[in-house]
Amino acid sequence: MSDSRVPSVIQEWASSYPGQAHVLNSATPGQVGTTSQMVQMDMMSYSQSQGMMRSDVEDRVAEQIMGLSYLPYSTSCLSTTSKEEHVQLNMFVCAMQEFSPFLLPTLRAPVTKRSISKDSAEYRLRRERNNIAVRKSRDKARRRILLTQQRALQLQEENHKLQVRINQLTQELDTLKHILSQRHLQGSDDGAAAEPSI
Amino acid sequence: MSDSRVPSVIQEWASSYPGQAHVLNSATPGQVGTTSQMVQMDMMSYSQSQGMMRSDVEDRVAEQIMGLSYLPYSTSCLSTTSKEEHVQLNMFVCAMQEFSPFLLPTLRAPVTKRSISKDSAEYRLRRERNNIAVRKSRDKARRRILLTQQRALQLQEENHKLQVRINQLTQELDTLKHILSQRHLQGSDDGAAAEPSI
DNA sequence: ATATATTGCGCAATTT
DNA sequence: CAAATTGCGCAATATA
Repeated sequence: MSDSRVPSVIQEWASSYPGQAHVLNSATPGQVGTTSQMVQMDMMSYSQSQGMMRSDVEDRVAEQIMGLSYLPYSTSCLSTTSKEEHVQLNMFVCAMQEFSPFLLPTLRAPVTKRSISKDSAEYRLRRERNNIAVRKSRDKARRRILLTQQRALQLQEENHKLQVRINQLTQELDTLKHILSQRHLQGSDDGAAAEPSI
Repeated sequence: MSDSRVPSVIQEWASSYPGQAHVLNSATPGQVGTTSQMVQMDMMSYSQSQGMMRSDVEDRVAEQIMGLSYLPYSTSCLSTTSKEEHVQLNMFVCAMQEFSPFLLPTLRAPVTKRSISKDSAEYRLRRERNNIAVRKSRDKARRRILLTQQRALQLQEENHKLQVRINQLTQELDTLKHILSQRHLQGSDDGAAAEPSI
């Protein structure tokens, strides 16, 4: 249950280690026709073999690339979004981007405009930055939650103390009132109870 | 910031829709030697083309399958785990599992025992169940956090009221004490201040 | 040993 | 445009 990691302040920024080189071969050119075929093959094989379920995210991607939006957000009865399927579609999308000029020249522009190749260094840079931001944000959230819990406990404790104090004061007050009423009735022997010892 | 989804109770269980059939082609038999080659080919092509960075998770998977544990948990200087790489390794692992009897007969048992094919219906079933559990758990956490926040606010409010009450009582007490001291000195005019109107 | 619950993490969409 | 938030799925792990 408890977070057994290093202190958040350290951990939060310790995770800022640079993303590192990568040396991505940016879209090795050469086999165009063959690759586009491979892409289709891959898509079919995977989509068939794994059920081709899609998430809302993938819906939008597919929509962008093919103009298909056959399912509203979170209305799918088959929301079996696995990582594999996700990535498979991603791979397909990337390939489509690269070779869409040959396949769908008229639709290429809007497609290529929006999505960035998963192989690009730019993409990895963005991802790494976001990952860091996410870690940071979640650490912050964790700290916030912890603080709220501690504050609640602290308030509860203080509440109890205040309640005790109220009881003290009330009792003291009752005592004094009683004394006063007694004096009112009798009008004598003051000094004994003038200062309640409670 | 606010969760714009359906109420948690509904959402929590509305997501319990069954994972669905899939109709997986369970390891189409026939091409054994060729496929094992293809597996190796795939591994090399992907690992080479994308930098072959691995995550802690994939480390363990690879460790299981090949007995390699060349990197401690979260000590990698190249923590560029992309989804593609992950899945590619997964695919490789699955293939290895299927064909390891031919490649590594002695190591097969522990390997096949531990890891489950990503293509199996069993795997998808487990995943879907876990996804549901995760959603449920997170809804619960969200509710818990919200409740804690509300409780903190409530306690703070009550604290303030108690503080006010204490001030009232203290003042009242002071008044009574003052009256008593006055009486002690003078011993007259009781009824007027016997019941402070504060 | 199996099922569910919790947790850290990365991805993508969205927000700021 | 960059950073922050958020929902979500995966895998490891904890708990039951």
